[in-house]
Amino acid sequence: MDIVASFNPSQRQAVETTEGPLLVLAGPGSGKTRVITHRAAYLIRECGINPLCIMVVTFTNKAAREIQDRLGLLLGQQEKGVTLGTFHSICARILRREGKTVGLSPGFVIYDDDDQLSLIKQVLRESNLDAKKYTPRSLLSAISGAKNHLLDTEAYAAQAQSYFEEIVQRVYERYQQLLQRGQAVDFDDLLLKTVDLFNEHPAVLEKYQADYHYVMVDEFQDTNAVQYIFIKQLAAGHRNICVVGDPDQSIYSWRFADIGNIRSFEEDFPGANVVLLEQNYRSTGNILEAASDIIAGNVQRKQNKLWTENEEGVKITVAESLSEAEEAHFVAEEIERLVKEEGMSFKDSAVMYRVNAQSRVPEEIFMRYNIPYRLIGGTRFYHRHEVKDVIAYLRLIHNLQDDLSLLRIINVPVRGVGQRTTQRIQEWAGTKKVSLYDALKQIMNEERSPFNPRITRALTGFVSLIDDLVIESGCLGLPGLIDRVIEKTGYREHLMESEGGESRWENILELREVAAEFSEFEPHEAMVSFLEKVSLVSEVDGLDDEVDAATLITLHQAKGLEFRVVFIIGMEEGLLPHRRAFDSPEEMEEERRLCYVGVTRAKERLYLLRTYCRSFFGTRTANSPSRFLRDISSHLVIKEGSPAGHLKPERIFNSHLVGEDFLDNELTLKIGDYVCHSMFGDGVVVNCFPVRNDYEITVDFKEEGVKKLLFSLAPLEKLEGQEFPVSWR
DNA sequence: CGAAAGGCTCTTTTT
DNA sequence: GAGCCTTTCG
Repeated sequence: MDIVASFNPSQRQAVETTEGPLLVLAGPGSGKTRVITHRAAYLIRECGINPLCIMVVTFTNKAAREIQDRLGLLLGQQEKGVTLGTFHSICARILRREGKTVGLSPGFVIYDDDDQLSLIKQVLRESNLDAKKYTPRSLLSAISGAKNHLLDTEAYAAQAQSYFEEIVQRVYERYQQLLQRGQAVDFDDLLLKTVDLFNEHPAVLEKYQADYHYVMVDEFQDTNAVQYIFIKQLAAGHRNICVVGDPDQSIYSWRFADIGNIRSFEEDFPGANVVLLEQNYRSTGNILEAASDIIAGNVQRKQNKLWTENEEGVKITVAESLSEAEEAHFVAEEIERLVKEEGMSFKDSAVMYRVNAQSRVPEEIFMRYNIPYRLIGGTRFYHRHEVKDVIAYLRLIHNLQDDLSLLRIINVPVRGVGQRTTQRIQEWAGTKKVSLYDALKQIMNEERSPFNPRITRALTGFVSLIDDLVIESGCLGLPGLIDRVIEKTGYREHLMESEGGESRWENILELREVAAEFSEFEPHEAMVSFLEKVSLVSEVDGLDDEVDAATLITLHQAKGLEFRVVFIIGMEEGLLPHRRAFDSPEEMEEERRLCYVGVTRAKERLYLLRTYCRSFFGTRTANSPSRFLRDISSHLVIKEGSPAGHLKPERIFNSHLVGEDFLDNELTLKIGDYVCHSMFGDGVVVNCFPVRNDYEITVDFKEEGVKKLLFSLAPLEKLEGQEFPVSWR
């Protein structure tokens, strides 16, 4: 098979330019993954390069697996040995092997986001800092920022100026201490420590430079400073570095990704070849044109011209509704129709949104319609409370110094060790500078326990429980060990007593299934690999294309995916673009890119939905349509107002989500009515809420904006016979 | 010590 | 409206 057959000239150039630095600017749907895969295959097949010498860095494990699968199809068994993975997994692999040289135990554990936050909270408690004033989230973000700019605690201290930065510095120092004590690293450390390792030990770096003669990076627009340095280090000698990206799809600046890396690439690698992939094979002409309209609103960008030979396709539907429930009804009705009338499958459709919280309403409605769906994100499996509990047991068994895990489970299930007790143990451990586990052991060995007999018994029991499990872990496989943990702690009974115990127990069984995949390793190895896996998997990784179900997914997670039908819900000011971006032009451009990413996921059909009002925090607020809707040329769009007879009324009224908004006869107004106010002019009713013997009416006025009025007092006149206003602003 | 109730903030986005 | 934290009571 000819590897470059059926490629267009640019794609071909990207594949065949094997030597020297190469920058591929690839628009959405331009065959980016295909180019990467075929380039690797070309290196192996046509240039006779040993697969072991090739490294491909991707953004998600799913992308890595996809490339691996395709490579397998292309080359058969030959591809074995290409190093494929995310920055994080590749660095973890390097550190497992080389970490000793920088004082890192090979069995280190990786703390995920939740663990990081708990650690920060612990530091705050210890140092009597107010978690309200300095939120763990903001501190973590500051620390992560420091790490992503290669500032260790000392370097950070040297440049800290504001009071906040001084606080960060203090927390940062203690945070690192605790990580080290627990033989743990966080996500950022994986990269930072690898880069440090390469800096401090040139011989090690040289080894890897020699090993990896060809390096490719996917989603280059979303790399941050450390990641970029990492690949520059690897490529410094041979300069065989190929990066593929699209500045218009850069949506991770909040994770310190820097589009500037694309510009820097041409400076850092003078003479780099640049290939533009501008032909789109994915979307219809209309979808692509709408996408171009949207992204054209960004000033900070190089103009490029995407084009396609695909048909124009059907027009884009912009649908407006009165509530998020109705919005979801619209989506459900439409998916049903597509399946019944257009021969689509459920899995052809995806619903995309800005924030995870938006998934709840469509979920509920889909259940009522019996539309199978899979939810990506939300509370992620490995972040579930019960799953983390079991993982904490495993981590503690694996490493008795892991204070964070010990704290998590010392009283789970409840064994009479309360807050006060743990605090005293922590103080004791703090003064003796030992881990909590060691502290416990020592306290138990003292003549007279400082705790009362009941607590002492509980603590002794806990210590011997862990000791026993440690011994058993030496000979039991992971599933067996998990069984023993559950058995000895009575965790199952504990779960069953809690709400939703049944399904939570099933999560444990699922975790056990995953653990069983490591059965061929020897116990220690299995433990390390398993713990690494649970820290580094992401939600899209498990996305199974075989299941026939509609997908609910955030716009961020949708990057890199494609669907025949895409619904983007919540196209409203404040949501998309998110209100946080309002006062920052840079962030606003990122919102626009995010919207662009969503739109360009669609192959055949695109629906953009917005509602007049939506519950934010229990309170309903009216929103105006997203500015991005306005940017789409009107000839590409068909507008639909969903209340205009599209929905079966009984479905709306049966819905508790909507039902309570429509009130009884006393009230002569309902949501969606067109009204006239003697002072504020014309408007539309967006909410009615009963208060005492009256109703609070929220009206979105054409001129005056949103106002809340009392029904009995407001000089409101209902405008009969008015149609539901499809385009308000 | 722990369960239960009340009060508080909170929403981006995730490897 | 929920999840998390704090307070309160048994």
